[in-house]
Amino acid sequence: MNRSAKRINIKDVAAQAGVHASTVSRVLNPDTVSMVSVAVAEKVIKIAREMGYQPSAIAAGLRTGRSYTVGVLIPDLTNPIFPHIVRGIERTLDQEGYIAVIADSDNSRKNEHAILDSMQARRVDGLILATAHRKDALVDSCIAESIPIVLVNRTTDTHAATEVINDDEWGIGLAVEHLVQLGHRRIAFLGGPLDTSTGRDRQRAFTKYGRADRFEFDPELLVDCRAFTESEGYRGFASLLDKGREFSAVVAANDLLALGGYDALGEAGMQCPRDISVTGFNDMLFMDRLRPPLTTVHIPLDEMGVKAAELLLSLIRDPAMETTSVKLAPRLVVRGSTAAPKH
Amino acid sequence: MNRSAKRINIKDVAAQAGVHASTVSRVLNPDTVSMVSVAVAEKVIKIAREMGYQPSAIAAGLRTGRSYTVGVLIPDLTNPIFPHIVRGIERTLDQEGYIAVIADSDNSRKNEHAILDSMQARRVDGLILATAHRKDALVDSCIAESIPIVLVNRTTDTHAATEVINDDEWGIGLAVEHLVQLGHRRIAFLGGPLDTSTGRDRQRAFTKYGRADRFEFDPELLVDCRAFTESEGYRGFASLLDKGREFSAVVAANDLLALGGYDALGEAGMQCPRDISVTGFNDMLFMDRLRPPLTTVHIPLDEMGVKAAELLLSLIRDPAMETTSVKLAPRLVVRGSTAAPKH
DNA sequence: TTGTAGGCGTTATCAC
DNA sequence: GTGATAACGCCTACAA
Repeated sequence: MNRSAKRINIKDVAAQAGVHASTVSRVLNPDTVSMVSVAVAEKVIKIAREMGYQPSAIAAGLRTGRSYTVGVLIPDLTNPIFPHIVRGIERTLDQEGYIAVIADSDNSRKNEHAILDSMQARRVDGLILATAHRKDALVDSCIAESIPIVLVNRTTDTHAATEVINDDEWGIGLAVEHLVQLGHRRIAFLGGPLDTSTGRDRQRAFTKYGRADRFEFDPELLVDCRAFTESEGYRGFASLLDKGREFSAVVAANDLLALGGYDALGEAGMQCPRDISVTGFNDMLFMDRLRPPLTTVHIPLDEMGVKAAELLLSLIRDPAMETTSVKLAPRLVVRGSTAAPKH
Repeated sequence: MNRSAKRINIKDVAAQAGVHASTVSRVLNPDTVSMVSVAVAEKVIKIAREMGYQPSAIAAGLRTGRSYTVGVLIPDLTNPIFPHIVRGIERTLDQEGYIAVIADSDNSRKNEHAILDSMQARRVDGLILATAHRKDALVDSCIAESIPIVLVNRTTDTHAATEVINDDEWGIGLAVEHLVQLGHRRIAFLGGPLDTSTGRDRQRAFTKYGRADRFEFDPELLVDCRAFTESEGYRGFASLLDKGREFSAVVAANDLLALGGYDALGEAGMQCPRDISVTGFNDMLFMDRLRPPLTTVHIPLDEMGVKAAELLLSLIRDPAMETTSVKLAPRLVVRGSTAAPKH
């Protein structure tokens, strides 16, 4: 193909086919092709193909006000739970002719706002946010401007937006019950940041089961970590050990915290699960290959992405749609990090 | 904000500021703001901000022919090497006002073509491809149509496109030398698919060091896997054991193959590194937490993304730019999967 | 320094 | 069933 070859547009095709541009437009649009005679339609399609015509989504977008593009905001793509969500989203969007603009905010609120601006400039038809905090200005402003959004994985206290989240209460229940059945009575909790729904809900669920006497509840055995990271898990677990209170198991609010716990445990000369049992949450990639393999709560991440994309498409098509909340059921995966307590 | 609020456009701002739209346009464009008097510029900026004006990148794109959008094609986002590359890409693009449309082809050539069409329809300014095969029709067609592209991680036999890849020969050399220094003489190679540059180059490098007598080279100890997956690694390693030839170490062409090797090894009742030493390639997340922790070749993935994005931006700005090849240096990370041979 | 006018490639609304 | 026309929102010669 010639370097200087001008890009073929709808008029070129129309001229070649001996029809008007609007006819070509009608032929190429599934909704309007029925207005055109079959003979003309076939001819136009043939010629368009021959000429290698590629409609400009930009021009169409300018005219129609729809970009068939969706923004996806991720706090940290290198956290292995997100790629699965993203895949589910993309597969679903793709089937409907939409494309995803993915942006990684690197856990920075400032970045989030810049990214939102950038996406709005590109006139995305809607947004999927995996970055929600319990109070979230970004979510609020999207709602205020009635931009179609769906929250995924985390949500806000207001539940004002359509959301697809995990059933955290159920998930923590699975972990707790598993430990209780093994015979654990003194169970600690390595919690996540309380400004996220996941951090708060998981802690709340744990407390609830404790207060319901599923085990010997001791508030001193609750530790909050400032972030869902290995280093915070390490710090949190170490501070737990420092307290000198007795416990035989730890429920971590996510896998990364559990990994940090592994480190602190090893450093203290203890072994998992011989001395302490540990459960995680999320079932990230390779959690089955650790030493010991991590017993954890598996979340249907791909499905989460699929559902979020489906809901967003509905919302785009019908902005008046009621905001809905989808809660997905996790399941427990028992591996080598949990065992009966020593005595 | 009112639900029915019309989106503010450049004319609205101009009217409010008592100037013409073209003046507003000039003010908001860094390249032309100097043409406008400071007083007017300040006023326009103030009013634009007050009115919440957000320029339409779509309209600007239609006019200028540039979308400030770049497509990124990834074979499988859930492979943990890619998120790091993507992050590097995004951070770099973002600084220049570009945004990335990420698409996961799910390792399917057919998907790749559909995605390319979709991206071309959106008039992306360029493309970063992590999906290259040694012969790659997609790459060829991009070059034929002079779409700016940069290949990342893998390349084609033709080297016809600008590329940012790892120095695989060097990396394999690091692994081999490490094993040789430990005293290994009979070393096997668990290779990747030969239709990718990484698969081929790593195998070639291994063979080269063998033929140069760095160790006792035995062609029977070369196994090709059909994909860079754990299951293929398992299959490959098992077939190696079936041959019954003696060897004390295995160099795997990537970490996933090595993991599959771990499985086959365990199943055969052998231990790593006691019976067989294993090295990986890539240094994926959590490779330090396996049993045993994997000795592997670390690749600067983030830097790879950064470089790729930088080159693409140069290419977009100067399409006549010479195609260049950047090779990044990996480093060896010694962990617990390698040790001196038994006797 | 600022305004005017035309057009980027579509599609929606007319008219025929 | 098809064609003509205007408009989406912006940028950029060119004119003043």
